[in-house]
Amino acid sequence: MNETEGRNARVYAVVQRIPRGRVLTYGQVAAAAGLGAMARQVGYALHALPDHSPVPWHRVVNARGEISRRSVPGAELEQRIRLELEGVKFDARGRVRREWLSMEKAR
DNA sequence: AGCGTGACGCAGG
DNA sequence: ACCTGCGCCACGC
Repeated sequence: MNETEGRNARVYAVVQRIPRGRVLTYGQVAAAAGLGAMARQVGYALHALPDHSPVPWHRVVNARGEISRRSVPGAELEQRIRLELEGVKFDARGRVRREWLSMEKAR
């Protein structure tokens, strides 16, 4: 178990406890996982997830509330669909409403 | 070992 | 609210 694996494990642990229908930003996950301001590492950790992982990776978006561009085209669409199935609403410009950006139930 | 790249974020303008 | 530059740092070549 090297440093990177341990860090990734902490990221997954945080993402695992994001409630259904709610969303966190990469930065919020980084802070909650004890990574300080290393939001970028959260992206790497999620990128490293295998297919069919139980980790709800789709509940993580960027600081502007939008789904980040992927190297694999189409992956963004899957994330959008998963979120909408959980009741998360997007505005006309593809950004999730602020009230979903938190672990809290209400705003 | 060096260098470009990227599921990011923030401060400035 | 948008655009740009810069800091961050693991990975792959």
